[in-house]
Amino acid sequence: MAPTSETLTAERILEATEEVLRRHGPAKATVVDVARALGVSHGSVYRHFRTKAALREAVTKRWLDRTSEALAGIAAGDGEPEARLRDWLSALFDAKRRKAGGDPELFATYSVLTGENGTVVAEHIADLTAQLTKIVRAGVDTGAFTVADPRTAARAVFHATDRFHDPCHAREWERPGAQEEFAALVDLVVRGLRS
Amino acid sequence: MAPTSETLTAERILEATEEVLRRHGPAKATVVDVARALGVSHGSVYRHFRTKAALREAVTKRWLDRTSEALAGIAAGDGEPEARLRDWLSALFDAKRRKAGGDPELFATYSVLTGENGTVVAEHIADLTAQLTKIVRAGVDTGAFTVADPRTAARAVFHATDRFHDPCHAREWERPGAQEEFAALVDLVVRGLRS
DNA sequence: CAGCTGACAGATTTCAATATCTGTCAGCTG
DNA sequence: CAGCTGACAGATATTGAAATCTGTCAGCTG
Repeated sequence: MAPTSETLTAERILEATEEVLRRHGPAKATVVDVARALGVSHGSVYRHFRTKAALREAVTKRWLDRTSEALAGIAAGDGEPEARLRDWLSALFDAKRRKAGGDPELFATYSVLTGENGTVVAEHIADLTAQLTKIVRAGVDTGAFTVADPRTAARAVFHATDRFHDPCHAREWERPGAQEEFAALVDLVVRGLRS
Repeated sequence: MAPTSETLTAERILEATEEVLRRHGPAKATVVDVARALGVSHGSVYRHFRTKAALREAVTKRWLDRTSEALAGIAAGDGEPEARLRDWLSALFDAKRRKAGGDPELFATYSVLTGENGTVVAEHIADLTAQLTKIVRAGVDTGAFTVADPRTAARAVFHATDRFHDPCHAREWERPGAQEEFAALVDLVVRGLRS
């Protein structure tokens, strides 16, 4: 029954929870299931996470943080700001589309989780727009971009591309022409930032 | 029982259906309810609409057409294209926000209906982007805008502003700062179109 | 005889009884 | 004694039987 008899740690519980969510979906994944997967009683899980909601929130955060980290590398790069911006937006869209298309059920599961955890999502979005702000500011510094306020402009760029990263539009990402529509949108946005 | 004893017409059925949807919501509105509201048997309703889905679709179309018509006036105007574009986008956002904020339940009802009727919604969107294309083309003609292809650019503008007209973002329209975020986005988009 | 009715079959929804889950905690165990 | 267990109360979800709804159509009605 005990898959591994190592110490019960928050990390192991999170891994087990992801697995249970993957198998059962967001509606049927229970704390009892997670405990069973770990070969412990559900009381033990509550020692590490006060509530089921807190556990789900932690899983959501982990998942979002993985995306943030992948993109942070691009934002921190040292190429031309305009190219960096295009790369960053493409990477975000590609990552989302790959997740949504590759395992639709898992993506739906995480869409439910993000819907439940507005605070964590807000932090994630704040993180992403901070990355964008860094790129926009770099563009202003090199003279490639001209904007009144980099922070505001970065948020506008993020909002302009909502359709290509917000889960509520996932259905449209696989449609023929989506890539072209994305390219046209990025062109429009980049032109809007240029000096 | 009979509210009016005029002939039973598709139009009267649609009005009654809107009323039933307003009262009962999308989940509980039945064809029997609509018939009862009209003082006829539900068989009579099926004489005018083949299925419940067709009835709901017709209601959805009516609702969307009202928005289209209001905007068509702006798109067909004769002011500066840039100002017309700003007016049009503001009118769309204002209309949506007013509907969502003014009667959230009714808006939720129509969100369900639009979710059910992808084809009608696609036509509505095609209509709106055609209006936008007209404005963009006018801008190209006056030399205010420079774009490779007005149709593509118009779609990009529509997609860029998705966050401020797509029902799945309705929750965010009433948040403080939404108006400023909208203004920043429109500025970005307009700059992207300019010559 | 055009248009409406109401009974009907099959599909869907409701509702209440039953089962399961969440979160707590006193006590066990190593 | 730190960490885990398992029984428990209240909350939530499942289930299946009963009620309602959808869509059809033979026949009524004006």
